Amino acid sequence: MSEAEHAAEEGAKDFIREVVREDLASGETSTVVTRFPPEPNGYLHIGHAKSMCLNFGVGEEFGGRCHLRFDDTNPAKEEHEYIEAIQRDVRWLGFDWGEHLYFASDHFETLFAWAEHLIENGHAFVDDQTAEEIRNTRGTLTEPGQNSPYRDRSVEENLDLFRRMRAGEFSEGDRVLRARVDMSSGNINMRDPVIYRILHAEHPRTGNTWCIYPTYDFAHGQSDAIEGVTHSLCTLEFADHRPLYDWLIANLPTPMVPRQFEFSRLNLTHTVLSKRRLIQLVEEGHVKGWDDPRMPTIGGLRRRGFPPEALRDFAKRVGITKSDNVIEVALLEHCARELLNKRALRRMAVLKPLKVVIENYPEGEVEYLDAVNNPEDEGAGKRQVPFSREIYLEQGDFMEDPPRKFFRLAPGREVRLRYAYFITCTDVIKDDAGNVVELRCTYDPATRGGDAPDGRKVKGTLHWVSTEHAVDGEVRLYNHLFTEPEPTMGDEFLAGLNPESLEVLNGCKFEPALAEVNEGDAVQFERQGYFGCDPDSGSGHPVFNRVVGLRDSWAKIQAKGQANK
RNA sequence: UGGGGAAUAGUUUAACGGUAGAACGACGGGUUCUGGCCCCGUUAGUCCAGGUUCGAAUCCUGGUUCCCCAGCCA
Repeated sequence: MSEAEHAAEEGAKDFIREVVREDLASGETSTVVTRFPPEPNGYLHIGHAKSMCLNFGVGEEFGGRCHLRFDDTNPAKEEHEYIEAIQRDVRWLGFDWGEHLYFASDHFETLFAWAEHLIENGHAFVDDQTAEEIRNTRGTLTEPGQNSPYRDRSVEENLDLFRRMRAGEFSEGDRVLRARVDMSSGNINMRDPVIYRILHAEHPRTGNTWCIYPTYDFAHGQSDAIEGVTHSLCTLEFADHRPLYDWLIANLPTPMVPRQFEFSRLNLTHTVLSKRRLIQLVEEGHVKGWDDPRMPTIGGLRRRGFPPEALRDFAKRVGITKSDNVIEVALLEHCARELLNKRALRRMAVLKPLKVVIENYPEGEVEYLDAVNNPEDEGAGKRQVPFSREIYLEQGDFMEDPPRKFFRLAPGREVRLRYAYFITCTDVIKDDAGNVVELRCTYDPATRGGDAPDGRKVKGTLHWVSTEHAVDGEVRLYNHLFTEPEPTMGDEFLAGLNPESLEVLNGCKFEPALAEVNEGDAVQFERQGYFGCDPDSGSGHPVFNRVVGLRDSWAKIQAKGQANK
């Protein structure tokens, strides 16, 4: 079975793949070519991940290809730094454009010739009006626009003026090239749209070769045609541009006819995805940068510890339609948990340590106890964890006066130390302020490994770290960037920032094996969540980011208790 | 009385004239050396009104609501 046939039988079934399948079957096209077209003026975010999964996914599933093309038509806003960062992000997500890396700027010469072609056929004219005059004569949503007084210039004059625009004879804003379509169209994009403007700016790739640049409308579809893109997939807000896209292609000597299809963009709860607002968060210092783990950017998610596979799974589950949507972040979190449950090695880490002395355990003795690396994956093997007389437990795992349903440690109560022994709390030591600062316990030597030969059961199993063997480090806990599921639009959206989106914990105690975690590999801190190693880690001082917590039914019980009070 | 797009459980999404199904979430239970994972169950939906049809989420007519568009941004 060919790849195309395979996709036809088992592939995802959104309306775009349906179109592709039909086009292949009908002979409309013999091979499918898509493209992912970022503008190099910002970083990629999870919404782009949806687009990449669609474009690269379709290319691959139907035995075609997907290009990476930078829409670099506005030198005033674009920077080289973004070109590098975007390529890194696309690769990290797992996509490969092969030889097919393009820039709209690669096509500038052809675009210029095509603009002349339009002029020669009476389909474009040089307009001397100012930007304001053009705006004032564009009409409104309900009223038609008025023709420019320069609309009927001769071909010769237009050609001459356009070439002089290129030659740099004019200042920015003096003149533009406009397509000559229909000033009375209900679709504002058809009201003689500007297709070339003068910009005396240095372009990241073409330098000072050009001082006129095509607009999106005169670059995107044209680049598609030059590169042989068959299915140009974009978001819904471009649907209004499709008539112009088609009109330009129809009036240009293109080697083929690409077609545009639109799908709805991704929205996520508890965050923002508009480029403008993301920039604001970074520039005003509400987050620490584009790769702050609270950011929905690809870089942020990567640093947070999300595996690329989880993002791709998320994109698959979200689907492709034309309806507006807001996806709950809970789905993203689920994708990370599901993947990491299968893959992440289990480790013990005490985030908020409470010292515990096991009084009947021999002083100076150290035992190495077997611990399973991943109960979901036998192949992950085992490790040995050092145990000794003094250990750390999680502060939250002890309560002096526990409520019902609290199954952890309390005075006189016996619990299991995971992979170690049963211990019983015999004494509580407090400071002058009444805070619990240390526990005294006894252990049952017969329960070595974690099981009682007499068959007695305990209700709780706690993680722990041996004091003397503990590696000290930092843990960063993340919560939703915005408190409300749907932050308000407008500039006041900053008021919705969650003041508790980041909690930094110092003096965390890690089991020795955690000193060897590689950046990018997420581990599970038993009973707590999945954590990724942050690049801020120094030798002997690991820093971990919480990707997502484990589902926590105890927290739910507690929350309910609070609500009932 | 501008143009374009969309409406199915709380959230996403399937069903292409023939039993409205899934995932996430929520809730309850089982299991458990992670209050995790896993398993079982409960909850809950076709925007409205007509029409066509043996039969409508799907086709037709008329409404309603929401989103996008008036950059020399993409």
